[in-house]
Amino acid sequence: MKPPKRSPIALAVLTMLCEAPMHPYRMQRLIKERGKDEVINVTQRASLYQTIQRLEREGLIAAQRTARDEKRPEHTVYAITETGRAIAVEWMRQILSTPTNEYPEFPAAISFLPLLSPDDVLRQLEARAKAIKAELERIDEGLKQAAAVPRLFLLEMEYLRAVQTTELSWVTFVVDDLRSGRLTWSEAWLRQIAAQFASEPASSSE
Amino acid sequence: MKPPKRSPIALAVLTMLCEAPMHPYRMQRLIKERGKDEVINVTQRASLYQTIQRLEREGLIAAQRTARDEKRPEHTVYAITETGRAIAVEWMRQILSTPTNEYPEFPAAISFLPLLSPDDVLRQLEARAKAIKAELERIDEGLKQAAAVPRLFLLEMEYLRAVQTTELSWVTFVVDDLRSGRLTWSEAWLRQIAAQFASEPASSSE
DNA sequence: AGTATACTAGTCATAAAATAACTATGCAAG
DNA sequence: CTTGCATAGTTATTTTATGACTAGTATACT
Repeated sequence: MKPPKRSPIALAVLTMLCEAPMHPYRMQRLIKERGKDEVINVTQRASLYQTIQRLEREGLIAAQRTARDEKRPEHTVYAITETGRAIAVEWMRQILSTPTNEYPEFPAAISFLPLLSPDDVLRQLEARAKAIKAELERIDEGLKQAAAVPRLFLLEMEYLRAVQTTELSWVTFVVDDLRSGRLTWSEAWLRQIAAQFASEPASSSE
Repeated sequence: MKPPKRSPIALAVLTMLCEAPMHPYRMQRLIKERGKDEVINVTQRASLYQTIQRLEREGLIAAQRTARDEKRPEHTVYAITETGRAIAVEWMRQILSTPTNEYPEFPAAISFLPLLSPDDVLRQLEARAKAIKAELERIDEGLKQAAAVPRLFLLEMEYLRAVQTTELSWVTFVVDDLRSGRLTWSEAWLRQIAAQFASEPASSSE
């Protein structure tokens, strides 16, 4: 019996069912209504249904009944189990306490910058800066709209805002360095570096 | 003919093959040697081999030959194709220019904080702060070791450092608010809020 | 001399997740 | 009368993650 696999959607399902029993589609709508769709991906319903099936197999949730509000499609209501509740708490503690690397695309691309020319990179990063600014405005607009909502329910937005702000300042920093020429490269220079590192015995080790 | 799917590993494979033809295992070691394993997940080799097979199917790379250095296992050397090179450049431009939400675990967990008690959250976040500090020291140590390496090849570390620093300050900020009681909640208070929102018609819409 | 460990290079099987496309009904707008 | 949207869900395909496994070589200990 291996421990059930952790995932954002699985966590969302368990925590919503801790509040009250409900059916999958309802979870999707609740997540959207509460604005949690910024941090939980529910654009594709299939993932949600698949995850729910898995959690049922693993005994963390249980189908309570198959109901039918008049004139609405049939739907299966799920409830959390004791194990499910315990696992949800355990997952929360682990996620909060221990950071894990999730390998997003942007830093990966950063590490392959030499594939493009410096001015090409400059153009792309300028576009990114613009996009992040728009994104930040959207977040601020959302926070303004939700002025009446207790802060507890807006913390993830606060967090996203902080991270986006940092990314923006890092990007504009690099853009400046590219524009001024403080950061640059060329085919010739790259070949030279490659030759250098080929001769040296790759100093960094452990 | 749908366009090939973008992924950090696929991008890594293409860019390495842009430099020179090589075999999968060599890519894995190169990524580690250059410290890119911080942003490209190569701990599990199987993903790398599977991605390479897919890229070959899609015609972005091609098996050049199956070679055998004496006393070493047989290995297949791959080379990039014209399409592959074009796709790599296209991916780079898209990733750099347009931010995409990748739904990491931490913000997801943040949005379900009420599942734990305030002092439980406090303990977990204190642990996280400590872990991030250690992580930052590790990064700084790495950057110090690599003082001779041109900045171009350390940019992703710079970025990670900036993001981690922001996360640390946000976490310590929240820890302070929890400790002082500026941020708190209780079962009773949560029930009250739930009742309030059940009566109101979910004001946030557009 | 024998044993344990690590490195090189890769395979296989399973499970989980992403993604798109599809069913079926009810309701409202035009 | 039909177009579009909301509700509630299913199916199939592809990708990715993960762990376990093979098999030979080199190195280190004991």
